[in-house]
Amino acid sequence: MPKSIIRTYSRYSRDASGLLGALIREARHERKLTAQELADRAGISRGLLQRIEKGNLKCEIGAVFEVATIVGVKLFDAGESTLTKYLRQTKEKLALLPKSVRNKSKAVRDDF
Amino acid sequence: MPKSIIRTYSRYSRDASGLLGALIREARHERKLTAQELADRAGISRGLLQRIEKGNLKCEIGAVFEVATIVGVKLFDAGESTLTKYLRQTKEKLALLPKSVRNKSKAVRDDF
DNA sequence: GATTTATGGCCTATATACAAACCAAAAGGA
DNA sequence: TCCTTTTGGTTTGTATATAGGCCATAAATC
Repeated sequence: MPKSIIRTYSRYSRDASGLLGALIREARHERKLTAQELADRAGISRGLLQRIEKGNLKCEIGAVFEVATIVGVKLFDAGESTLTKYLRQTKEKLALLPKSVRNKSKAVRDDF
Repeated sequence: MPKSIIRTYSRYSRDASGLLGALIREARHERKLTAQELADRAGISRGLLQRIEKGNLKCEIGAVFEVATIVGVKLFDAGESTLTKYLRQTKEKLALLPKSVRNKSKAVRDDF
């Protein structure tokens, strides 16, 4: 039972989401698509697209990625081929790493 | 009323989300954080973090971005300073652009 | 080996994101 | 100007994502 999910977001997250929404809106305008048309293509409602373009952080990431893909906003600044390749490499790398993490030293690095 | 929200996602979206989740998991291991610790820091439940690391597309983008920020996975392959700068530039650019889009030609570009 | 911890997978209740339908105002083309 | 279309902001009903448990298994330290 979600007690009251009042979530606080960092400035970076807010900026990132706002930027992504702005990029999507810009790309939609460049492609001469109306909000309704893009929403239909993505299989979402026009209201959800509006919230995405406004950088609302409570939208599901699948809808955001889908819209971004349709209008050509690339995530991670990488093409699909390199993306899938990187994904494979990362999963292979993860397979070799220990599956669980244990705190050897209680000190936690916060220097980032 | 959401009739039955059976959403279909493109391969690119699925790969992107899977990659992001894998990167988050990798970064969490590098920082020697347990899933519970990272979830606490992000203010989310451990179950949600598991779904994020698995690349589940139905998670809210705010939680994903927050976790990524905490473990140091940069979105858009850009630092915070350049990101905010780009965001400002984009919004300024949008302010100059027409606010609505109208189909001058019914033809829609699909070549991407 | 034993012990401790991390992880993954359930389950239930509830907050909420979503779709769909509105309406008003703004913007673009006539 | 008028007319059309797009956009923004509601409201409402409902599907569902989430938190918070629990438990079994895996993994790490002893």
